[in-house]
This record gives sequence, structure tokens and C-alpha cells, in this order.
Amino acid sequence: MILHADVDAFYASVAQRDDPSLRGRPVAVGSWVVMAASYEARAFGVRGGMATARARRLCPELVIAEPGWEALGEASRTVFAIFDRCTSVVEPGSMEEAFLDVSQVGEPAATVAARLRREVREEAGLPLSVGVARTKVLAKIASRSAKPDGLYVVEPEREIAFLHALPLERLWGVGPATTRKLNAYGLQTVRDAAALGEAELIAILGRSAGRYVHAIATNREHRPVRRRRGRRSFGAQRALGRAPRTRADLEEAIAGLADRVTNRMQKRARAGRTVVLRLRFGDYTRATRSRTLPYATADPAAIAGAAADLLGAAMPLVERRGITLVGLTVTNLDGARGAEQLALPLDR
DNA sequence: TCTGGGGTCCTAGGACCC
DNA sequence: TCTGGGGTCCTAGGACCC
Repeated sequence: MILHADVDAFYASVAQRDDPSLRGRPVAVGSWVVMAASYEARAFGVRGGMATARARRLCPELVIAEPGWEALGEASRTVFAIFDRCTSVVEPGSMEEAFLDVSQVGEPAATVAARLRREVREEAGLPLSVGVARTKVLAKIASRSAKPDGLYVVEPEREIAFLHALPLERLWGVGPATTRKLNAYGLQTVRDAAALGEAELIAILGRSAGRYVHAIATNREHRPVRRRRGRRSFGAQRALGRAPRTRADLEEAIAGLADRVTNRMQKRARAGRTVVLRLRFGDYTRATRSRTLPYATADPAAIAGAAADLLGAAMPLVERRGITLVGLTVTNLDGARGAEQLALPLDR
């Protein structure tokens, strides 16, 4: 059996844990955008991604707290140490959630899950919700049903009934665009999708998404829990507001982003070959421009230089539409396919 | 209702090679 | 004049997740 374990409202819960005056009160963590909202705040309709000004209007007694990155990192490590103690097969999803394969633990999964919740509560001081099922997808959906601070088990004989009753957008990996496409064919629930053949879903959604939805809907999605693969990219971005920006402003912003990104890369001894410049314009359209270098690097000047070239080529778009965000990602990291590539520059 | 910052994976076309 | 099959890499965009 597989567990999906997820700390409730992680950022907000850590804030409430560390500042008792926040407990029981509506809390939003963020500065001018809400990054996470406590359950008390959610009751007022406050959600992640929302401008804090709007959140305040919805909930006048809302407390806005700055994220404490140090405390968050420490809390995450504590929680994962408890996961690792439970089983060696842990697949992290983010700072605060993971899949755990507990088939080899030798106790009923629900017992393991209850213990996990207790230990995270006692040792990390945080509420943990756990979904239990035979597959990752079901465990993931179950943990949402468990929230807040609960446990939800999908017994094998209930899987189909549980799954088929769900609206399609509850499926993990089915977002607004996919939901819209399926709805356009009159499909609302997982049961509706299961009634279609794989070929039809592929025709509607494309190969990968079609197969995926078919596999889930017919309960044939059984990917194993696997330990984390290394990361594939490093990135940073900066929102610029609506003020007009000169090319020099943008080059300065890019240099700052290159510093941030290469700093993190150097700390982890990684280098990358492809530089991606991400732009968002005043009309909310977006563009990406990328360049692959002949060698992997973590040098800020090389990364910033490549990004500045890409920016130069994109300036006509910037001038026409105005720019509101610039981002920089370094990907195609070395070691992704064997470390021997690392040393020698590939020419051409 | 127009939203931050960090990621992953997939698709599709073109260039180029055998 | 029309005609093959298979592969890799690069670029750009889309969708989704936390």
C-alpha cells in the first residue's frame, strides 16, 4: 500500500507553530501575494496566489506573515526524517509532501499512517494529512479528502466507486485546460471518461494526456513510488510591475537573476548548457527564448551574456507589448546522462 | 480575478545525420 | 519527379503542480 503524506497549509502551519499568537486566527503567508493560507483564512475564501489586498478585503482580521525560510527548511527536514524512518521508499513531491511505499513495513498501512501523523504532530508540531491506497493517484486524491489533519483510506474494493464518482478536475494531472476539453465532449466525471476508449481520449487530449487519463479512469495507473531523481533545472524570475522598462533596466534585472541562479548552482556543484529567458508582457501573453551553449557552465557572466543576447532578439516584442516579468532558467544540466560529458566542451 | 516564484513533463517542427 | 525510414538535438510553447 502507498501513503501520500502532506502537511496541511505548510507555510501557515509553521508560522502558527512558531508564533502562538497566530494560532486559531486567519493567517496568510506572503508579502503582497498570498503563498499559503491557514484553514481559518480559507474559510473566508482566502487562497494561495491571491493578491494580499484582495485577501484583506475578504477577511479584515487576516494576519499577513512573512515566510520564515529558515524555519521552513528545518521543518521540512524534520518531517522527511520521520518519513525516512518509516520506510526507505520515499518519493518527495515538495518541501512538505511525499509518497511512501509501506508494503514492506509489516503492519497494516492504516496503522503506519496513524503513527506517522502522530509522530509529525509530536516531533515537528505540524498537522499531517495522509491518504492511503494501492496506487499513487488514489493515495494523492485520498490525502485531499483527508484534509485538514485527517486520515483517509481507500480500501481496494472501494477503489472504482471512489474514483468514478469524482469530477474530472479532481484527478491529479488534470488541470483547467484538460477539464475544459473533456467537458466540451460532455464528460464531467471520471465515470464518463472511463466509458470512453483510450483511442477516443487520445484523440481529444493527445497521446500522453489521453493515455494517462484513460489509465487513471480505468484504475490501471500503477506507477511505483521511486526515490527522487536529481533536479533538472535552476531558475529565478522577477515581476516588474507595469512601469515601462528600458533595455538597460532589463539587462540589469537579468544580471541579478543570473547571479541568484548561478549562486545556487555553484553551491550544489552543478552546471548547465541551456539558458531559457522567460518573458511576460503587459497583455499577459508570454514568450520563451532559449539558447544552448557548447559547454555546461555555472558562470554568471556567461549565463547573463547568453540571456542578454536572447533579450536583444526579443526587444521588438518588449517594445510593442510592455514587459511585466522576466525569468531565467538554466537547464540541460550536466550529469543528466553520465558524468563523462561534464569535462569536455562539446563543440559545434 | 488578472498572480508570485519555483519546478516538471510533453508536443511539434526544423535542422541535420546516416 | 516523386520518393524512404530512423534517429538526435534544438527551439518554442503548453499544461500542470506546489
